[in-house]
Amino acid sequence: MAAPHDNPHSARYERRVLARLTSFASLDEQEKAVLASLAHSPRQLQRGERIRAQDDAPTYLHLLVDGWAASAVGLPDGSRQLNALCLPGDVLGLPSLALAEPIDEIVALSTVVVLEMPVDSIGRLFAESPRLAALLFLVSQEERALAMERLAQMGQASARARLAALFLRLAERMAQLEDDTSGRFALPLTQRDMGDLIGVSAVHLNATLKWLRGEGVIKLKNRELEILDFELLREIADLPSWRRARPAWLPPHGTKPGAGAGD
Amino acid sequence: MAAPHDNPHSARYERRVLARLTSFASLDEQEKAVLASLAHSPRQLQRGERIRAQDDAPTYLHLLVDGWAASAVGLPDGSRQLNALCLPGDVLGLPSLALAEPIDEIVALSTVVVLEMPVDSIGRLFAESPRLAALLFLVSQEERALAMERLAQMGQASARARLAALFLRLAERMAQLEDDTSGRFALPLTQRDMGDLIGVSAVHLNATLKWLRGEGVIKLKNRELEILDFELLREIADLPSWRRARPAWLPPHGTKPGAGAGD
DNA sequence: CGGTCAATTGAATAGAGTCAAGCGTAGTGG
DNA sequence: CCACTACGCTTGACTCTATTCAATTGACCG
Repeated sequence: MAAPHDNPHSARYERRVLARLTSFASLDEQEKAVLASLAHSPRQLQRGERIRAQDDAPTYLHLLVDGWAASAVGLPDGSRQLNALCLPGDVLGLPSLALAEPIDEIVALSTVVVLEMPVDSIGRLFAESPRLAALLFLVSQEERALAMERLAQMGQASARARLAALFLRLAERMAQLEDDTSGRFALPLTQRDMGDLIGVSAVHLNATLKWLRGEGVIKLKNRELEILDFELLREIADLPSWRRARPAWLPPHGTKPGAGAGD
Repeated sequence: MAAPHDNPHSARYERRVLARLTSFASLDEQEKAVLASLAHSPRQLQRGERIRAQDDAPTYLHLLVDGWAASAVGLPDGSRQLNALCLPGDVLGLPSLALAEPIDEIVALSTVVVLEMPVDSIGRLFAESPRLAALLFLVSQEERALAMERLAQMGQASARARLAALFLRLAERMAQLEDDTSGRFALPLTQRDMGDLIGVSAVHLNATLKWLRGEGVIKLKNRELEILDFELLREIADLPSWRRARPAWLPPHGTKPGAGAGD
């Protein structure tokens, strides 16, 4: 029922969006077609705009195609916590599927392009392609694992370690996304953004940044980050390594629901 | 009240384990049967034992049938962060499915009973019952949303608010689990455990607890917690309310695509 | 009855927050 | 082209929350 259709971002889409899923397992053409049929209506938003507000009913998911976004929990007093950075390829809004009102809002941190996905796409996905559904499940579990890691650091680690961890994971993610392991990339975040991400004030973030620069670990100028010493950064962040699974239990290509249990 | 230890296979299973899934949508008999076929081999473990260690390859999931457990990230220096409490009905080990080596370990906080689920049960679940798979997906998203909430609090809120939030969410969860809204329940956690949960030292947790007691919000004695003033507790925790979705997009009962819906 | 573990309290310290001011750069409009 | 403005970055001084270390008490167990 899904007619594959091109969209204006197809080359980028292939590389960025599919890369996220295919890091766990391969997709066949039909699966790519199903995926493409789920997302429509590209929208562009500017920094600071809300992709989904905290009080919107969760009727749409969003597929981030370009730019940076973040899931944020805003507090009455104006402070906010950025729960997770979202980079191209991420599906935005999944956790709120479980809730009647979303607990987070999704804000654009740079100019972004998103595609809209009605929530019932998810139902179709589970019904039409168990393998794709399982892959989406896995991506979501990976994000949950990342959140656990951040939570653990938030409770135990110093601001230095947390900032180092942010840069480290970001560099890993960018390496995958842009196929560039130089450790140099554009970082469209203000110091306030970074502070909100690791849970420190902008002032203290600045001090921490200064310290990292002084240690010769990073260079950050004009929104361009360069990691000078991965070794040392890893040591400061004190994180375990992070290797994606290649699960053997996924439903094979072309599986339709009922294939195993139909009687 | 402390539940007596009896053989945990049918009545308790029905009420506790299935309640988690059916809070989103109903299950039919066949779905219950599929679920029951996935979990085997009850094991009992004592407080402090690892249900799954941090370096075990993730070959099994575990279904918690009785007792309390927690997902923990241990640090070299002996400190640890408890990422999430696990109560009866929880499926343990999902986030690690995405990783080659788990980042967390799962420890028993009280005497627990778990069932083993080989990871390929998940594959079967997606292939045989899209509706069940979607429900598991939802439960997992709910846990992720909870983690986001905790992360936000960790970054922004005081120890008081975090402890209040812990008790509040716990009371809500226990109310669902034990069908008892009195706000009184057994709390098999040491102060160190609670500290690890909200990310403060045991010493400071004790002081915070003392403050909460002084305000007349809670009573805690002999591992038994009683919430005296829900109103005030909610105010201190400063959390948004938390209403589960009743999604309309779930694949209908039955394994064949397009099979009739109906509750 | 000592031995271990949990809870409790006190004192000194450090990490991070807030407030406040100064600086740099980019953008806007006369 | 310059003045004016806005925003983000940088720094210093003061405050306070939470940490660490240390010692004491209480509870349970063999």
